[in-house]
Amino acid sequence: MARPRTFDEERALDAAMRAFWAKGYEATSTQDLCAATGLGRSSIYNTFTSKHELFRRALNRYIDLMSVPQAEILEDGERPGFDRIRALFARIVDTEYEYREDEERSMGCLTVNTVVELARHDAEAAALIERDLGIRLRLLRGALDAGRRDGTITTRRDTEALARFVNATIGGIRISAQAGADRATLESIAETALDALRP
Amino acid sequence: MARPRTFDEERALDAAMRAFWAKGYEATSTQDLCAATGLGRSSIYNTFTSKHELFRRALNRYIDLMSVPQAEILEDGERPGFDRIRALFARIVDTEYEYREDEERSMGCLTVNTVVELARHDAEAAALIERDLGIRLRLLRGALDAGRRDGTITTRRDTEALARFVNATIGGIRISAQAGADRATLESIAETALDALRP
DNA sequence: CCAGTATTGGATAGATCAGTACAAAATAAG
DNA sequence: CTTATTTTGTACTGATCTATCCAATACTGG
Repeated sequence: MARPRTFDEERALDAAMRAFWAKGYEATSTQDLCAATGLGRSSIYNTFTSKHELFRRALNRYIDLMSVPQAEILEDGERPGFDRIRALFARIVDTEYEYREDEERSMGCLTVNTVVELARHDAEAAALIERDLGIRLRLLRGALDAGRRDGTITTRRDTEALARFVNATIGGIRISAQAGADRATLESIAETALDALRP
Repeated sequence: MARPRTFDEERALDAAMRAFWAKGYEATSTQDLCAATGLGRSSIYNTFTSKHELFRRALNRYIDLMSVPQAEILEDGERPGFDRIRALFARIVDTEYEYREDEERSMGCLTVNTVVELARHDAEAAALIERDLGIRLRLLRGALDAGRRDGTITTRRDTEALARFVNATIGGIRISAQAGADRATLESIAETALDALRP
């Protein structure tokens, strides 16, 4: 047919995702994206149409990348409900250290970063995130319901409220990490939050 | 001596603060700042030196503006420690509705927004925020210690961990608000978090 | 009223931004 | 080897970015 590509689209998307994640949407120029992916302008625009569209795909990829292992934890029928939430918190803390570009501060969470930087002005990004939030809340409710049934979660509050609380706590952990908190601090925040599930 | 200014520097700073708060640092152009403040370029550069310096002052002002009433709540000797934390949460939720530019989403918190957008790449902003965090944690510890003494806070966890937890919860509430959560949801997150203080 | 000084508006500079145009290069099919 | 087709590198466009320059303006102290 014709000349084939010399690069891997997924690898390029990964690199772009990291760039947006580390610097934010506005502060990442198309030139930065060329440098990060190793592609030329033509190749980027040829395959991803525009900066905005590339960001949309990068955010989508990030959400997929994160939600799969999180769903696994929350739907793990082997574990009591409480332990699933605890394991989820541990996973969140881990990711703050798994992906890093500098020693001092984590890159946070691309979803949280996007909520802050774009969601108010970019309906498409807001919709993606809202959809992800819905899925996460459903998974959380599932694990919390399981915990209530198996007796590991004893609070009287309804699981909807608990799910919102756990989700907010995750956001709080990520912001704390980005503000420079160390690992022990993040773990202690998670442990304290867990107290609310069994008062 | 010479020609006096026709505008009020504090009012201009307030307007700039709101602009940065609503749109973020990168997305707010100097032209936006002219429009928001009603000043011409010359006046802005003459009084504030540069966009970056104007932002620094706006952030400082924001921190002052927010921390005064929060400190009042946390240091209110009339109230039990637990009630101070609850009142603080209520105050946080209120501010998410006090300042708004659109019906659907709150503008969040300029400090949180700055942590996300700038702290990793702007040492000066990071330092301002770190200083504010230190003060807030100290105030939180004070209220939590009071709560322990007066018997309203019964958890065994040390107040340092509790302060970090409360601070993270505030961040979580703000992110949730920015992600579109309604008032009842924010209040429920706060109520649930309070359970961790008296398990 | 005058001299001195700071503010102001408008024009401009130079860099960088996202995105495009186009021709050279590379490959697969015939 | 030719032809059709896609990728790729380079140069470029027009807009917008932060910041500066400068002359006109307006006010104060003497």
